[in-house]
Amino acid sequence: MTVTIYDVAREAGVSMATVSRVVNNNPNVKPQTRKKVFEAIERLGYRPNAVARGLASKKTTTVGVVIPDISNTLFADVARGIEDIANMYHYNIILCNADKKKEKEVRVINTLLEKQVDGLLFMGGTVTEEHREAFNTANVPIVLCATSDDKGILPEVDIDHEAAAYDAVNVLLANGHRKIAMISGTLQDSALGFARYQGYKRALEQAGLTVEESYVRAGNYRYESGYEAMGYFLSLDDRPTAIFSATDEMAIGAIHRIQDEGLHVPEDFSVISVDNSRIASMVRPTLSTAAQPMYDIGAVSMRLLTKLMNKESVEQTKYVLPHEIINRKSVAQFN
Amino acid sequence: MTVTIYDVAREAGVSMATVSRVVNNNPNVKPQTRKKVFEAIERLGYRPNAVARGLASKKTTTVGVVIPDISNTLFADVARGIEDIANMYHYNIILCNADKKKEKEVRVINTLLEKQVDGLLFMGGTVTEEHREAFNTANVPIVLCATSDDKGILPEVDIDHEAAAYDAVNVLLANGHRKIAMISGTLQDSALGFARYQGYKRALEQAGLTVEESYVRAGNYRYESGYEAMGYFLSLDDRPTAIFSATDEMAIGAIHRIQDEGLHVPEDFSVISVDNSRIASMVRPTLSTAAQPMYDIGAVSMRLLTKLMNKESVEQTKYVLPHEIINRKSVAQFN
DNA sequence: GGAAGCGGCCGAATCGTTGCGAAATCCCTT
DNA sequence: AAGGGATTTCGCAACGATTCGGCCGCTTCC
Repeated sequence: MTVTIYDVAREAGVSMATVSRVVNNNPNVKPQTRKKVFEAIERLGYRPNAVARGLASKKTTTVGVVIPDISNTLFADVARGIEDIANMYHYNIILCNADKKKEKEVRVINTLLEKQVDGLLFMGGTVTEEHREAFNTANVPIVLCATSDDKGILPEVDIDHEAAAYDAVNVLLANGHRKIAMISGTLQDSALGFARYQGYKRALEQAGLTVEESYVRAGNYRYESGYEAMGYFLSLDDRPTAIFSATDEMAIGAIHRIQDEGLHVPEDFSVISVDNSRIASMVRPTLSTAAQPMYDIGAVSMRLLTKLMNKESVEQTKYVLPHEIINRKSVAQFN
Repeated sequence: MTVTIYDVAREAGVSMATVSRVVNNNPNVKPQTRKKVFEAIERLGYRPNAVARGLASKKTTTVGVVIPDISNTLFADVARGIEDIANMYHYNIILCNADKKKEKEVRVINTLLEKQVDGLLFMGGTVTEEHREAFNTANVPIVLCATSDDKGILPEVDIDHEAAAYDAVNVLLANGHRKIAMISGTLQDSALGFARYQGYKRALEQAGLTVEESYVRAGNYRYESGYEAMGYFLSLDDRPTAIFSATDEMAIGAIHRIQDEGLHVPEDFSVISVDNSRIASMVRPTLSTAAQPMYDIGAVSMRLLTKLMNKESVEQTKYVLPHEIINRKSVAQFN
């Protein structure tokens, strides 16, 4: 039924080894033989079996990527960066969605390893002990992507969430705001949650302000939770004048809540967030944010992984990519 | 270095065959032996090699999915549906982004086939002759997902784009609009482009209207092109009163253009589109659309594929999933 | 008491490549 | 014409599992 390398060898009148060499572009084969083999391949419609090749060569030219949520555009952007570079180096990607569940993350890491991926890119909120356990049994390189590990053993590429938050809040401060509320993520989430809160806190404290309990509201990163959190701030007797949101989506939710109450952004409230997803510029007023280079995070981490897989020496295994403040229309001078 | 089934066999004092049986949950093994084997596995930290297994069993429990653009939330939603069902049936997914390039689509189909996937889910604008050629050499089931093939040989699941457009335009008509412009996709694109245009045309004609050349403007599905197209309509002497957009993003672009000119939606212009992506409800006014059940498209097509892979008899190989008109705030009565 | 049936296990072939040592061939040089 | 170093090519043993025919030992039945 299926045509194998053996069939091609017979058809072309050479040995399997020779066919293998032409298929793999090994230079040690006479042009004339090469031609004969190619013709036989064409005639028979031979398609090399990557599974058998993987078994024999102990390489699959496949890397596993675990992604927390594929329908989140930020992660999707990272995935694009990964894809592009993987492609460039002729790797395929097995993309596994982990639904932000630790248990599922560990499971997919293991099945990926069973499938003998040549490397692993892990993207997920936090690295726990169970993750490390799974990682330890791997004998292929692993890089953390938009994820950091306190233990700091694994290679990683990320942005400095704390600094991004700090810079964003400083924009508000620079515009004269003093009553700055934050819509945070859950504080257990080390990157999006805790680190961004820390940046907020540092900026405030450096300005001689203290963080008010009632000015911090945790959301779940989604639009609705931003909408809801803003409702809470609006209900306060002493309303803030500016909002710092841990994500774009929540910021947009907040803006709409403000508008739905008949108030205006940025006239009545300034809003800034961190992320800079596509929607940030697809909303009115356009949203000022601390932009994360998601695509680059994916690209850089994949590039790092290719080096590791190729056993090249790498000068550096931690990358923190620069964020950038994008000033659009959601922030105004406070008066 | 790596521990194989052979090591486990020796450690447990049984044959490889027996180890294989316990790993694969074959009932023909005494509980006591099973226990011995499990202990040996545990002790050695054995992890089955899926590549070797794939070679021996000619099954990889992996399905390939080709996706036109992973950072498009619509496709990402489809992917989630696929993922969930695949998971349920213990398949893994190799997700390949094809950048909407035909050439790349064909290439990834072939590498997926080389990797011996057990089935293929193809999502892409159009099926060309080259696609068919690649599909023909496959000896695994293939299903088209949110993609249709005029030839109609392959199993497919999709929505009725023409009818969705027709229904959306009828909402406008029902509200008294007579001057209805369309922001279309490229007409070469059979699904998003051509079919939706046809629906627009049919609705108009049925209402005794004719489609005006100057009322149809092609975009590239993105926000900016909607913004630009609306600029054109605004420049017309005889402006339309309602806009039908082939995608949400372009519709939002149009709305913002209207707003940026100091006009209002839905007071001055009604806008409706088809898709219902997440942003449709994250924008003001919220966008009325003909909703496509993207998640379901993914889920249904994956389910169909599992049946096909399992050689179950399927009663039906074409599914057109129902769309639904979601009335939000972007459409108003014309007066 | 022997044949038949059966659960449980073993041995060995097999899947389709790669990779390596050795053999064959080629091209110069002397 | 023979020797010698490159090039090419061959043959075959891996790679790590599955799978299937068959064997072993035990029960069951007549």
